[in-house]
Amino acid sequence: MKKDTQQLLRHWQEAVPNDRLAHLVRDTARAYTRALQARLAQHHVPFGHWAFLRILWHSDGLTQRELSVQAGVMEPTTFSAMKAMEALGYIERRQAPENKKNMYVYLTPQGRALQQTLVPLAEQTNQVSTQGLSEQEVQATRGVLLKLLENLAADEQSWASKAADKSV
Amino acid sequence: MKKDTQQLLRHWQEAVPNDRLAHLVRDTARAYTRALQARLAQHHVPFGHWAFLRILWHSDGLTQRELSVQAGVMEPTTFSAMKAMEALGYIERRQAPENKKNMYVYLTPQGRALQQTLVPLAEQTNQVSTQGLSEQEVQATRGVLLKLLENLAADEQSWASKAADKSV
DNA sequence: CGTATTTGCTTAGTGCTCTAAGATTATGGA
DNA sequence: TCCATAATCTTAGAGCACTAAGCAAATACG
Repeated sequence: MKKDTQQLLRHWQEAVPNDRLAHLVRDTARAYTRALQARLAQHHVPFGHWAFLRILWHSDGLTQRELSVQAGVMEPTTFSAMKAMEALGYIERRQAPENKKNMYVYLTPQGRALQQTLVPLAEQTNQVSTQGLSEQEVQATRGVLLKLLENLAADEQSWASKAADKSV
Repeated sequence: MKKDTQQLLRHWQEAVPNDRLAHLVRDTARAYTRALQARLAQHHVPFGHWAFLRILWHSDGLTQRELSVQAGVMEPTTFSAMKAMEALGYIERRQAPENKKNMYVYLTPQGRALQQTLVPLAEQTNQVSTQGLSEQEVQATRGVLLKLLENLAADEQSWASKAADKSV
């Protein structure tokens, strides 16, 4: 089964035409996801909760909207994750008296306690992935990825205006 | 709505701690997907078909298994895409007389004709994304991504053996 | 004020990916 | 040869992301 990943890898090493950066980025992202997912699964934490937990460990009491922005996902994604995490007892969702619209999300002690267990897993994943690479190479790559993200965000913006014209 | 991407971008530019390479790769992959998806949508081609079309343009008559490996996805993913693409008239699935197990996938003329329309969209996406980056930077990044993929594939292998031990 | 717009949460439905497990055909060894 | 194993396709079900659309609360403005 896992031979497939090896074959995929060989495919990349052999034939890398010019227009496949996007494809390579996507494959790498999937590999990262699988690596972390396997580790989180040992502690019965779904991968989809990871991103939100990390944000909440850093700053409690955000609204779902704020969580969505920081996680870089749409509200419904956040919403269903929050419902699941609430059911698991990792978070609580509370409304403040002065604003009945916003839902503020707070970690429970259990949710907070996961930090000790889970953060090392992520660090391990990142460390494994960068073996044999210099700090400088990684930094340079980070810069390029950021630039790609920047360009694509600008592109998305211009598409949004174009779509407004044609209403398609 | 699209302001969110801008906010996400700022978030990355501001605070980039050490352990977030995986996160950055994932965000970039999603941005790429969105960019290409928007373009393909103009021609009513689902993004999920893109990867398979590209493989088939290059080499027709593969089995679903071979398609899965080349696309880097599991068989069920390929299977449902093939069913959908067959319904759309982009491909045909045929069995060879000498092997009743394998399903060979062939492009229809319509499926092949999409190449002229769609390939430029991908090239445009990649070109947009790499604006302001030197060829050398992109090449270096490609090398690093490949190395990351390699490391993660190795990690996946060792996890597979570990899982075989504990049967969890 | 009071209405109109914006904001935020929620519901509903869809697409792409996965794992697990079934069914059928090929293959390889006793 | 014949049975056991492996390979391939298929089905079923779940997770995580999205869009579209509804509703309720907050804000802005005439």
